[in-house]
Amino acid sequence: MKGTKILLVDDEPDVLDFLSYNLKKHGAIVFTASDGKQAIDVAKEVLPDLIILDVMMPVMDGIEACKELRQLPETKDAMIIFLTARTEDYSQIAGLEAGADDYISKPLNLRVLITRIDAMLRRGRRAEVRQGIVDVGGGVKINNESFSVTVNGEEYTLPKKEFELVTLLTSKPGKVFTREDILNKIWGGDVVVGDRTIDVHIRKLRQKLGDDKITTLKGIGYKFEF
Amino acid sequence: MKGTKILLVDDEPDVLDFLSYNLKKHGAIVFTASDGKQAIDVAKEVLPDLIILDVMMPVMDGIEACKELRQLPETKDAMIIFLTARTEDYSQIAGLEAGADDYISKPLNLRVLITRIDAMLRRGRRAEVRQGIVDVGGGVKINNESFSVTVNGEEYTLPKKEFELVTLLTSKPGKVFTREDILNKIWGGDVVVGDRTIDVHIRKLRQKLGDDKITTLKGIGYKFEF
DNA sequence: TTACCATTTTAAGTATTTGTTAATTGAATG
DNA sequence: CATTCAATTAACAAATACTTAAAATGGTAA
Repeated sequence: MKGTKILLVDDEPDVLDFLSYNLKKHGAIVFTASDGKQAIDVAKEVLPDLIILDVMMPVMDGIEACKELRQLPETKDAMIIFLTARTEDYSQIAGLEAGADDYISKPLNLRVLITRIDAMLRRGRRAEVRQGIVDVGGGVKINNESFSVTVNGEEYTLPKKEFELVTLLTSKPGKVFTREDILNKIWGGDVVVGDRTIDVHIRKLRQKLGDDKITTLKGIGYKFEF
Repeated sequence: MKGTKILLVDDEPDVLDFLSYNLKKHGAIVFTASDGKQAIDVAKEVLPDLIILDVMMPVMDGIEACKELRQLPETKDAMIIFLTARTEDYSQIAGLEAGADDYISKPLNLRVLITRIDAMLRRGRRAEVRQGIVDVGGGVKINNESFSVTVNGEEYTLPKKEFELVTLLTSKPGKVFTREDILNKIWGGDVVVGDRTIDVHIRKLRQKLGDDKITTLKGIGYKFEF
């Protein structure tokens, strides 16, 4: 972490100060910005190795900024970490789609943050990202480029919602996602759809993945397992 | 291309005039020089976005000039395109090694040149250099010099947009390009065109390539496959 | 210039796929 | 064994893409 240039972007001065202080203590060279537009300007100037972006910001939010940063030749190779409030879970997906390399949820745990940054710098960019073909185990592979899953050699191209669902469930094998989780992350907090909708999509997935891959926890939710 | 500063470097006044006239017509601000030494002087002065360099020139040839331009802080970020005679193939390799971003062979095809410049300015440096005839699989060959595709022996000369689209889609067979991707890469982030425009171009391509080559993923985008 | 032609974009109606709901059946839990 | 929740199916609704034609656009030649 010594000598690494880090650009911090957040609209809350407290967060900025806190992180700035601590990252400097670990040897980083820290720059700051308080919204997306500023971030881009600063980034073009200092060419940071790593950019830590808050998702919720005025003027230009983190997602937009990230997309733009990925376009610019000066900054497209920088690593980008998103800061997301735990409630706005959906943004994780949007964030990764926008080209982020990792995301960390608030409230911030400093040790976790430092560890993640270290790991990232060590392993190089995109170590954590699910990009291209990801083997999620159980003979199931997910291909983010072609929006398809491969189960024991059989490839299925999935419709959007099904793909989002399988991506979510396999993002943490073994973890149980409640129906509420699923609604929040895939449909977004404000869209209202009936509970049966989830069942139906689960069913369609099971038809393709096989009945044994997704298990139901009655009254709780679903999990992907193998 | 509007407002882009382009520095043309060639020892033949005819070529200079011809290009100068046409690039200006497309909204570029054009500067000229007739050898490498001059080119460097002018470049330091005007800080061009793009430099078009003839390889064969008196006093200082294009390769030398390019190397030098890449050293200078004022010009190292400019994009550089080489003009090479078709026979002097070696220069392509030498040129790219010297730090050029693309090369175009003489005799010049204006449409090709303009398109390559547009693409380069849009996508930023290091547009993939796909030169000559590329076999992208599935019985489809793409010819970058003549803007044509060959499908099972049948050759079609494509209009610009169609050509750009097929080039994009075939640049990664199997990968899905979202509509947003396509708009960004082909039209550029700021141009606003309706979604149907993409459909129509896709359709025209399908009429030529065959219906099975490009597949639609509803709600997501398109991919080239075979 | 002016008229013409090729290309690109928009528009409108149709077709298809995907997503959702509702009604019923089935399974698990206490 | 009754109650609750999930699974299933098919029918319906909504979203999205396809097709065709016609209107802009822009370049080229008389």
